[in-house]
Amino acid sequence: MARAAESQPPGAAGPVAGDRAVTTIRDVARAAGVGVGTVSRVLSGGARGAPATRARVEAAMAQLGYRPSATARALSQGRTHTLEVVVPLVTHHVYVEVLRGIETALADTDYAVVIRTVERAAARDRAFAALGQGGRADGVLVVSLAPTPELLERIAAARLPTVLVDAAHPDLPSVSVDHAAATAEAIRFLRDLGHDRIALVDEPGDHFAPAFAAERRRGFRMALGEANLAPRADYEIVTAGGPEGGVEAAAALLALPDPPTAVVVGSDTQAVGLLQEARRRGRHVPRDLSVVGYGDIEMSRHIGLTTVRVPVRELGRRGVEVLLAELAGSTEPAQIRLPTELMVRKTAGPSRGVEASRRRDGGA
Amino acid sequence: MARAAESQPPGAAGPVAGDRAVTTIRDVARAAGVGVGTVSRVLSGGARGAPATRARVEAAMAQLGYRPSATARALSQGRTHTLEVVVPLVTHHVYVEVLRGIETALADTDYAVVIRTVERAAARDRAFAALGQGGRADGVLVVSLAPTPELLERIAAARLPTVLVDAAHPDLPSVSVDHAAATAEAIRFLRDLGHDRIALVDEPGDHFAPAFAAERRRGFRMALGEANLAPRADYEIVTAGGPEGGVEAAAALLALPDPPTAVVVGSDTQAVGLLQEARRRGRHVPRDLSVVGYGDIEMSRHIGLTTVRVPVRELGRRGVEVLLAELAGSTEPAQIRLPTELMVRKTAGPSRGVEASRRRDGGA
DNA sequence: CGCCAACGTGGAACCGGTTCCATTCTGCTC
DNA sequence: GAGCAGAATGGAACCGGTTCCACGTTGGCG
Repeated sequence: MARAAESQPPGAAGPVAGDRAVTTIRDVARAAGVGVGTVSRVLSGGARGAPATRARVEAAMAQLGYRPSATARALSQGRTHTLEVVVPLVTHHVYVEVLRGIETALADTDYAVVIRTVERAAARDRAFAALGQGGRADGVLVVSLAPTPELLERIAAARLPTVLVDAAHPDLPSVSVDHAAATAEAIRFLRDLGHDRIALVDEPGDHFAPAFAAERRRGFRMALGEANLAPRADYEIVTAGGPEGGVEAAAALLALPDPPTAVVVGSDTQAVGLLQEARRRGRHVPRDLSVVGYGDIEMSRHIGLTTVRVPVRELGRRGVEVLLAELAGSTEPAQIRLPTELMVRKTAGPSRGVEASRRRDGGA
Repeated sequence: MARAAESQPPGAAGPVAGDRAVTTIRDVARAAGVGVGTVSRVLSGGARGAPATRARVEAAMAQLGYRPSATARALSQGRTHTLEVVVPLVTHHVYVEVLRGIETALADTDYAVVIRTVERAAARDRAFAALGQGGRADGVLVVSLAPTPELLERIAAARLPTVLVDAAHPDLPSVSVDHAAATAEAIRFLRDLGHDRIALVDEPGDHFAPAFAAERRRGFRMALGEANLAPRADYEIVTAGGPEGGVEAAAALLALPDPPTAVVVGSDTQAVGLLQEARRRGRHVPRDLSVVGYGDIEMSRHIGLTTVRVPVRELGRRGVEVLLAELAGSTEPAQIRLPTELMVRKTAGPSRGVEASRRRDGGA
């Protein structure tokens, strides 16, 4: 203030004067006639001090339009008050909702979020290399990325508290969902409705997120085994994501000599396409074909799709909780499994075989 | 480093030794037997220097596992290499795609992105107050937020280069879309198909993003005026977003004594619900009712929805370009308008009146 | 009235980089 | 061989906060 005020006409030194230079804590100290330590103490709030001094400092801050530098604070404290979120660069319901969950959980804290996206095909190394790069963040949330050795090594190298979200690994804290169990539940549900020709349609796994489709397939086969149904290669379709993939899958399955009576689909968007193509081919859902989706996107409720609800927002929320706990010094690494829920709506019903036999049996 | 190195046995200073302390530039300098200035020069890459020295420094960095501190660099350079993106906390196609565009544009740079979400109802002040807070970022992208006086004041106070994305204001650089013109184009398209009973269904504006629905309404009325059609209050429906809102709107419009023959809908998700409800009520689309959506989400192509394509990803990409140009010292504030495109698919067709008259005329 | 604890305070040192200036070194010309 | 330009280099000062130590002041108690 002394400097600024001396070198300018007094009138020009208002709070929003056009001077380019940022006002620092030393300017404030000077203006308030105190030491920098005192200003810092006022800033950090908690510490006590003489009310009169405090008031003088606050007045000076307001008058100068002082805004403390987050960078300087980060450097001296050794904490950035920032969390890094690593997420695949794909417009997928899941990632968006997880982000929302993270944001919600962070709304009441003073943490900022830096997003680092990992493109699928390209520049994988660069993306991983930058992970937790030189103290930009205090901790990292890794979302929906398979814990490959490569990634684990990166995490170790970054020496930062890290939580896996929608993925799990014995060495790291995580918040995840059991996709195998969820799929198995869907199969059992269809099995209980009398279906014995059940197919699985899913997206291809890729290098980054291979785990989910594979896990679902594992759950699928496991449940078939429990039900004494033999797995059939032609009942396992891997196809593109989105409605188009669903259309293709429906075409392939319904062209079989003995088409399935029920299908579990690895994503709701695929399920939409599959439903449409099945209807176009004259199949009534659920009379001729039962369909169970995966994910429970907004559209699903609207079109009455029976599907597996994955608590995506919750994944983000809990991920933040675990990470913050770890930052606060919590020792035991939490491994949280969130439950899924089968949303029973209108696209899955009793197998015709069952209805027929029931009818033969005289109803009931 | 002096302290650390001196207080430990020489052997313990391996690359991955368990020492908690980060290795700093001074450690590297000592290990390489050079000064800190030299190490800094090697780091910044561009500057020349003796190849031998450079090699020694690089070896030392590798051997110590040195990772420069982004925070320290930011403090001394006065640039954070970080961009702040302010975005409404809503899962809306638009924001997600804009984010992807931003990420794509930034992939080749060394900029990081910090996301700040603005919740609709709550804590508005806090969200704005934190905008561009004390040098966390070098520049700000404000996405889909109406430039209220409150927001503008915040932007001015932050003294940071700022670009509006999907919004515009004379005082600030922006990358936007002309929603009024886009809507007017849709109306003209329907008008050319012979429709003269055209309705508008849209979402309610709120405090943050009021502009879009209002702009569309303006375009709607303007185009009606050009076509010498009188605006009718019962042909303008404001209802909830999502398919449910579309269902409601369809119910209201189709219950009118003289229902519209064509509807322009402010969002594709609403259009989905509207289509479904119209069909449920026995209307054939497009024979009995033409529907034009807005946004062109993935699902729209699949269901054949005629809709206005908004170049959302492009909005993000160009926003980044403008901001980076400004950071690089570009002077003139760019005001970029991106064109929309009417995607003609299967939900809009000639009005029955026109067809009938054509038939009377003997085809052609 | 004197002593000492507790409090309030100023300011140097520090966080880990960058930058710039002064110094040394190199290699070339005359 | 001396002189000098230019490059390479070392290191102090600095970015803007926090922290901690030392000091001065106050007030309570014996």
